Amino acid sequence: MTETEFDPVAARRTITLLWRKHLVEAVKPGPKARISVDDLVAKAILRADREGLPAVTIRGVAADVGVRPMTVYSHVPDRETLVALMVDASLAQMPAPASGGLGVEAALTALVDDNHHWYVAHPWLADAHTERPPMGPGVIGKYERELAVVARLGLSDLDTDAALSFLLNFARAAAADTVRSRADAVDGGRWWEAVGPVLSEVLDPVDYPLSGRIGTAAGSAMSGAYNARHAYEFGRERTVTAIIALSESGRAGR
Amino acid sequence: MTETEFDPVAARRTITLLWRKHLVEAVKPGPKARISVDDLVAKAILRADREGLPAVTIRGVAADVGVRPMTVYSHVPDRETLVALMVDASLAQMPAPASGGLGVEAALTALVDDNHHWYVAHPWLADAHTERPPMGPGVIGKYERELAVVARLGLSDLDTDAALSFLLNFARAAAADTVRSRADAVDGGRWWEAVGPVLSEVLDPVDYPLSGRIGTAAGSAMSGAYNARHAYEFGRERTVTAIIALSESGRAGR
DNA sequence: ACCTAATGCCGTACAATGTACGGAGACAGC
DNA sequence: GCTGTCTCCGTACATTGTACGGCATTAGGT
Repeated sequence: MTETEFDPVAARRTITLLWRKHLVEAVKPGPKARISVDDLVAKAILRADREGLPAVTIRGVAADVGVRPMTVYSHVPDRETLVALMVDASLAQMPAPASGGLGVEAALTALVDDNHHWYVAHPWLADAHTERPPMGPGVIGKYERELAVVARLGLSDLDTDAALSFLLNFARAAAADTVRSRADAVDGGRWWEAVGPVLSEVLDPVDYPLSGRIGTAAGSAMSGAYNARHAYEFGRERTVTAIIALSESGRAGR
Repeated sequence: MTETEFDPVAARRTITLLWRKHLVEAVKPGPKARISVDDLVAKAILRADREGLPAVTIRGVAADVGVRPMTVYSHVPDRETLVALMVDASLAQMPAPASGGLGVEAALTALVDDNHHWYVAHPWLADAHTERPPMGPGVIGKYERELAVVARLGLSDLDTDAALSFLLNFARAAAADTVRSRADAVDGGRWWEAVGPVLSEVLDPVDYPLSGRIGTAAGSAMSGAYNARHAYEFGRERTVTAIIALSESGRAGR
């Protein structure tokens, strides 16, 4: 994994950009900027929502904002940083966890649902999750709000953090599955039609008895959307009840 | 999401490549090939293991195999298909689930552990998971073997499939977190040193009481590796016990 | 034994992308 | 008014995937 070397100046610039609204900006000479970082981030998010993360190109975003490509670099150091800003801004817009008098179980379920919905609506967020999450107000604010929900269980600090990661990892992965199954559903029938002859010749039911019957492998092309929904609800139930059970056993054991 | 249109011929070619070892290949005229698809896939996997998926370029793999770039296209239609072949080949090499007289719980735990290890050792597999899993012998064989383990619980077909997805999604996401935390640990100290001044000015403990204390947000730069390990074990415990609990309640209720 | 057509290997070329470099003009503070 | 810095941007280059077509090789039909 030959990574590029760590650059403290770049790191600082990124943090400053992430927290730009909380920092007093020095008065600067030079012409007034015709566009702002917020403009760039907003248009880039629109683009990603519509056409996916790979469509977020410097040239594309520049055109959306109404400037020439290289002007983007007057506001943002590189594409990677732009994506970090997009992630932070998107998560900042996420609705706060429902806090109105819900029981702990309902609150956790709502937490998972909210994240699932958000990641389904903005699949590029999952794509961008390869990199370390940007330490901006959006990400940290979301973390804080969600910690408050999980903290109601009274677990140790370490377990509280682990429980939240567990919930979020599930919501994100399930959302990715949902999105994939929807995309596959479009040409699922045609896909099976095209490869069926070859597959059925090679997929001996003796070698693969379960795959054929239980069938995500062979059958997901048709029923994938329903399977994804069921898998999500199944997982959400397991996730939430497991965490609640742990907190109760901890309380009983003490 | 402007996807490219579905091409049945391409789909068929991909499937034929995936199952190449199971299909009788027609005798063809022309010079004997100096390289094989297996060579390409093997070298590409080595490259991905060492330098990550983005380093798997056509030119790079061609150089590794000892041919000129365009020769690659005589064997594989495009990079996307090459990656699909890599995924299937890698998963085919995964050790089969331990079947030797383990209890169900131990077997499920081992299943999660095996997948976690594999995805930590080959992080590019998680990167490649954006696309639909290739329907090759490796993927389907793994699915079949793992279904056999989960099927011991006696859940419905639908729930068995959902339970397996649940286990695998967890293992993969946790592995990605592990890899990320290791990478971050390298320059974690320097990162904090660089951005600390700005962050501490802006991160008011009144606004963010939990993040600071529980602290993956602020503290993961130092303790991320340990946190990731704990989060993995925490999640594995929850995942496995939740599924077992379901199977037992189902048995009791019937 | 020859011809035909398919096949493997590859040189050239092009489009898309990120971004380094440097210039021209605008504007704040001395 | 001078100076230094900032915005906007034209040009240019490296890297990537891959389309196109040429050349040599070889199996199968005659």
